[in-house]
Amino acid sequence: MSANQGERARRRLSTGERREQLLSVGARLFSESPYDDVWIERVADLAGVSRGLLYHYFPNKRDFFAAVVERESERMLRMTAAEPGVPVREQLTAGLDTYLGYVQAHAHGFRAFHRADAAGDQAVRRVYRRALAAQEKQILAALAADPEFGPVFARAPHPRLAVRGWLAFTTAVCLEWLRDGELSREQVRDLCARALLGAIA
Amino acid sequence: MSANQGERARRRLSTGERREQLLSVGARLFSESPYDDVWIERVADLAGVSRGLLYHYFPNKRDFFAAVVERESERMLRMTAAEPGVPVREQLTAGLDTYLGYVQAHAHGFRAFHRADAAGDQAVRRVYRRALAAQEKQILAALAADPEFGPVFARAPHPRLAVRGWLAFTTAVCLEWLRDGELSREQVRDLCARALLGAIA
DNA sequence: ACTTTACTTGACGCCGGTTCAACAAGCGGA
DNA sequence: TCCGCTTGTTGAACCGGCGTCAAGTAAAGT
Repeated sequence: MSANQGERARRRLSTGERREQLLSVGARLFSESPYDDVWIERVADLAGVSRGLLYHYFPNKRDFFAAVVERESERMLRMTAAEPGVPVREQLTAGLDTYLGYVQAHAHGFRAFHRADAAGDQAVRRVYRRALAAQEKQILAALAADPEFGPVFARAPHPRLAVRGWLAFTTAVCLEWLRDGELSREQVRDLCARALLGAIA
Repeated sequence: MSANQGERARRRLSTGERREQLLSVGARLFSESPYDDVWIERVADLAGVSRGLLYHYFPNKRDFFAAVVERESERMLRMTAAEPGVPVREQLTAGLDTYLGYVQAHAHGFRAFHRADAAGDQAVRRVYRRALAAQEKQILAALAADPEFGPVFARAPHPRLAVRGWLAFTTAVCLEWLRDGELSREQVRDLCARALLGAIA
């Protein structure tokens, strides 16, 4: 009766592999449906595994979701690390290209990650906010270090807020971009780049 | 034992009043906690009412949440209706002032409303997206009708996306603004205004 | 007083999250 | 080859909030 991977024989995986597999399935499901439309049973089923095993790896559903979010935030930060020293105007284009590459390559994880914003409890939100803060910090540092934008930026009344807003802008645009792939990556990139330059001008 | 309004004598309200009160309590709770940390029992308790009565007014928890979101979206659209004919630069400042006034006056509802973005099921999201689309349309129309921005705007490759992104920007900034009231309304207003002008430039 | 109807009560089924004791697959040693 | 240990894994029972319902109570209108 179960739709578990077409009844393929159950393999016994190492802890690391199994954990990774469960998180991967979770990312897919959480990207498609809101938090409480995702049944723990279905996660286990798609992984070809029993419900109980999921609770062996994760204490409860909340923490499972938090782990999915955390894994994705780590991947994102790893794939989009900034390269210091390059002028912002160039770094921005290159950085956005990298970022959009990540978004396309890991659309499931990206969507699941941003579901934590409004759907998560305290613990999940903490993970989410930490990742956003890291991105924020990275961008703020790059802007402050730039010869062109550094001085302008120092005078701004609330640079952190501007960057936070811009991250929301970029996220919203990317989610829409994934939804209907009408736009090219370059268009999205340029739109986001202009938005940042505008917000801090 | 129950914390219902300090045991005050139970009043008998008209259907309209009671419905309004329940939605108001719902907005407060949904603004503080994620969807499934809000117990229907607690909503009823805070309203000084039995659980059964809530199910008399709303078919289930999902629809109750949807009603909270819808009520808030109506309020928002009503309070921020655009006045046509005024140049965008002035209309933007005035409109943002109105909007920020709404956000401050109805912080609970505002937060609860935006929880629908990632926490809602299909029905809730439909309500949410409809409200966003209405705002979007309003802004697009104002921009297109403006002598200064109309022509620039007509040439933009994806004006809808820019506006959607800007709405996300504004929302994020407002949520942060509510969280720690460090900034003045004018600062928030000007930041958002600059962001829009930048995004469509 | 009589009617209307907002509202209460309490018991019940359902269903998904959560727990836990037992099972079995791999592996090393004899 | 058998044994025994470790540990990935299972299945079923339990818990608790959602949602239902029928019968009753009391506050407002007339």
